[in-house]
Amino acid sequence: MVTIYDIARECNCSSATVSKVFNNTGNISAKKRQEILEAAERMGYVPNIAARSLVNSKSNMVGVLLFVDKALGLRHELFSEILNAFRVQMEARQYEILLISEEAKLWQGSLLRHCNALRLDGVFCLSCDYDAPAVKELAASSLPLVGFEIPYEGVSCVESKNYEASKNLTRYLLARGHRDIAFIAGTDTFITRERIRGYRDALAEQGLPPDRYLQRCGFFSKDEGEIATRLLMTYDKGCTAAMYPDDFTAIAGMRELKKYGISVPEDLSVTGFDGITLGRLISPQLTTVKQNASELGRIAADILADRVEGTDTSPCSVRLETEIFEGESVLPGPYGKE
Amino acid sequence: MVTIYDIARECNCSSATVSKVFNNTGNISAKKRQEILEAAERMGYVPNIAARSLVNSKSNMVGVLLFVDKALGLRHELFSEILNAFRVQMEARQYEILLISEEAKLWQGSLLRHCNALRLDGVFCLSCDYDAPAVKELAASSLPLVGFEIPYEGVSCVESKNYEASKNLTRYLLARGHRDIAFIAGTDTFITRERIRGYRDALAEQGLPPDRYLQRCGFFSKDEGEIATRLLMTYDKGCTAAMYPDDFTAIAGMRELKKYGISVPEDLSVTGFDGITLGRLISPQLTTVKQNASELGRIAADILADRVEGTDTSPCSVRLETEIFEGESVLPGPYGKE
DNA sequence: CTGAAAGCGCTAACAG
DNA sequence: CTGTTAGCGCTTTCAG
Repeated sequence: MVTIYDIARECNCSSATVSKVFNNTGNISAKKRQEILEAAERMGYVPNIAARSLVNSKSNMVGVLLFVDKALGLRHELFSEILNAFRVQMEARQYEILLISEEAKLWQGSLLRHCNALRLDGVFCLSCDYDAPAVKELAASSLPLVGFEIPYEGVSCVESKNYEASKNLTRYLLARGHRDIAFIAGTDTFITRERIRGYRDALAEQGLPPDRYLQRCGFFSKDEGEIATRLLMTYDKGCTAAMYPDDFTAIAGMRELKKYGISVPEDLSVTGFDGITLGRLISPQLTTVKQNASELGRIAADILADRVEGTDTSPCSVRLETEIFEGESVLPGPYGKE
Repeated sequence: MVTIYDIARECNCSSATVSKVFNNTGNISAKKRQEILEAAERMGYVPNIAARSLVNSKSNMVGVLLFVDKALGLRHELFSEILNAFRVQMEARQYEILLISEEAKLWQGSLLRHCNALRLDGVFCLSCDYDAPAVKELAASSLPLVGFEIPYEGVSCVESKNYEASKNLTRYLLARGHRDIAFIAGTDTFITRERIRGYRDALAEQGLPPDRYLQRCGFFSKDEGEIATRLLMTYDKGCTAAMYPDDFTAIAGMRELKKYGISVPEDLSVTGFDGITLGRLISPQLTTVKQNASELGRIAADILADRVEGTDTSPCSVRLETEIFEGESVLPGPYGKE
């Protein structure tokens, strides 16, 4: 591998001069500059990033935390889209992206130490268990960090307006003549609680009792979607609409409903959450709340980069608007338009 | 950040001794060793990976190449599963994973230079355009490399047995009484050609003419799946089964078919390829070829790590068995069982 | 068993 | 405008 010393020798100058050329720092005569650039090109010079980060104590790398055992990981399109947008923006900002996970115990099993050993400039917590001590330790450190739906105080966060989204979706169903709306909530997290609040508030607006049918269901799981559906079929016969916690469980739910002879949307209206491509491929198309995944990723990148570069240092929380994607899985309910 | 010098001072020894302890190299007395370890823990020492890779000229990082503009990227579950398995195994082998893409032009716009600047130990080409000069350059270099479905001579490759898979799937349909089988092929790549070959050979086995209905269709795209379906509806009325190039297009196709009043599988049997979770969530469940994504990823990781470590240096090609997932989208055809 | 010293490739004062 | 020098943190002979 050719180094700046090789180039210096070739150009009869010092390594400092060469370094300055590549860093656009100091004053170098146009001629020398040209000569060095040409020599570098000719000799196939490539800088050694490790050496650079050693002296700068800055790696120009950020980590993306993706826990493996949460079976989803990247499998769910919401996360892969966010990641993609994040990395596009990070690349534009000249950062490399390193995948890190719970398993990444490079040093003494601690995630934070792992990040420190790599001298990561920052971390994006995309999909992880916010109750895990390892993540809490990371967030409590001085490492710049931004999280998707991260519920810690004083930590930068990007997320959708879950309360509003849930409220709007409930209103949407109410406005279409549904009153007996089953709410199948996700696992008990901050955002789930927000969504339940939105659901309740929308019902309250119409003077309806708070929880017509409320039930838990794990996120992103075929099995969970099926079980929740079976419970719904067993314990409640009167609902005309069911809101699922995400598109995955909603789609699985629709299939399960068919087994009970219930057809969607004729016998039961169904809604999802997230707005993955798949919901639009199937028939009936899934009516759902579309999260702005690409903006979530892009903004997370900007927040993180700003923080790393010291441009903006105060923790911020960005909550993005969602929109309802009107598919074909909702039909007017029995109470007509109000 | 505390360094080995800090520890050395604390323990009244030299940095060399400390280094040896952490590298399990040289002979250090158990007592000294213990003392150093304790001091390190107490002082919160973390090694500086950059310094280490500077001296070792080895980064212990591998890149995963994922082109962005191929809209799919990670969106398709096949890729995210492979990536996940790859990274689990790589982590077990003590490598970090860096995401790289076409856009990653850290140095002079060349992917190879980018990798060299980062001193990557190897690269896994997971989803990229094998006709792109940047990728060819990478493969032609001395950088250890393994590719998923990579069609270059002398480059390590992991892939499914596409020829056999396609042949078996065609046989499966033939055995169930179908003869007029439409083959909707993917974009013109090596594996598409393999699959066409498999399709033809299976037909030939039964003395049937080679291409009953053969047509192109882009991979992984809702639009492409719909267009292909419309063409099928327009130009061919006699097929009783249609094989799509992947699950995405197959699912989109089923939806489009419904618009034509064709119901699956009663009026037309449909098959996909890949075996993503979504195919099992919908109704009818998609009959498809399941690729062993997790093995593909794991093996790619082992091949790459072996090559990096010099354990195994000859290029190899691993072709994995697939299996047919029997969903509900295929019904017996008009020619009865043979 | 331990330490001194050189060097990995680069940057950043500071002189000239 | 250019060069000298020191040092980033670590590994690795080679002596002792």
